[in-house]
Amino acid sequence: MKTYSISEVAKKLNLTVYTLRYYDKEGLLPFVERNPNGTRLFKESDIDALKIIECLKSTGMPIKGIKTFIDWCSDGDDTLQQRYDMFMERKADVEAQMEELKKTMAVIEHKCLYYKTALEAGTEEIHKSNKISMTQ
Amino acid sequence: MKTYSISEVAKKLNLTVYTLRYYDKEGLLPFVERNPNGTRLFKESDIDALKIIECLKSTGMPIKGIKTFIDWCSDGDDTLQQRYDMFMERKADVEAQMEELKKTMAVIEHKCLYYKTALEAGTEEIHKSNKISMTQ
DNA sequence: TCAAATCATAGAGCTAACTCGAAGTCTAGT
DNA sequence: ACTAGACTTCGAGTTAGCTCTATGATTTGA
Repeated sequence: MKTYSISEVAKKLNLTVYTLRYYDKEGLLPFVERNPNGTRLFKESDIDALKIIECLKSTGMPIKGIKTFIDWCSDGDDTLQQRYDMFMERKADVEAQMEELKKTMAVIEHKCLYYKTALEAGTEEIHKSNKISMTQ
Repeated sequence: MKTYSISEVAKKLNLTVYTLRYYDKEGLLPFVERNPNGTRLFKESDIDALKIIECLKSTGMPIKGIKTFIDWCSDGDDTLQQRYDMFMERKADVEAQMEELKKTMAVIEHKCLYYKTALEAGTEEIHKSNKISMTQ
């Protein structure tokens, strides 16, 4: 079965070898096997697992929370409910983040317009008729 | 003109007084005035500025980047172009974040379904017929 | 055979963004 | 007059997530 070295995996996933070793140290990669002299041999499925780890990370989940999930995976079917609940919670969290980003975007776009107008007028004064500077 | 104490502002914006003092220390609040004995007096417009700061923060902008913007604001019309460019960049960044979140969401939803099915079957084996464990 | 590359571990160092403790000032109420 | 509470500064401490250095083993190509 084909395996990959730590630097190959790092390149594939756009991470550093330091980060991968750090993940391992934190208990995120208990499934990665070693050859007799200790070198890590990443299987295709390990890379898939790392993609899930990256996905969870991108939801803002801390390393410790991801470790809990990895531990549940090792524990087998007894933890299916916990894992389901965890993903449902992630889903709700990401939905909330999307809502937040939309609000942020509305403010940013307003500012883009504000500065476009100011830039065309050559001065911010154009907005200061009855309101205040940075707040528009 | 009505002003607010640091703890009132903290409450209003759901920040701590520590955070507000930290922002000030980092140069994010040069516009906040003081009374003769040194106590900060926040104006309504200062609170609006803080909202913009929070908005920039929620785009993932670091404190130092926000400080640069605040400095530009103090510099006046000469920096309108920079400020416009900065908000356009923030806009592009937030758009990219939204795309990323969508991809993340797709994976998370897939996992929700995966675990829903496994849970109903009472075992993860249901998914292992021709594929591998955590990767589905 | 030897130098370069890649792997390993342990543990130190770094950065961002807070978070807090110490010590002191000021104001308001009893 | 005195205590409580809110304000100040300075600087130390905390946490997360890397990031790197030192040291050593192993492999690989000239």
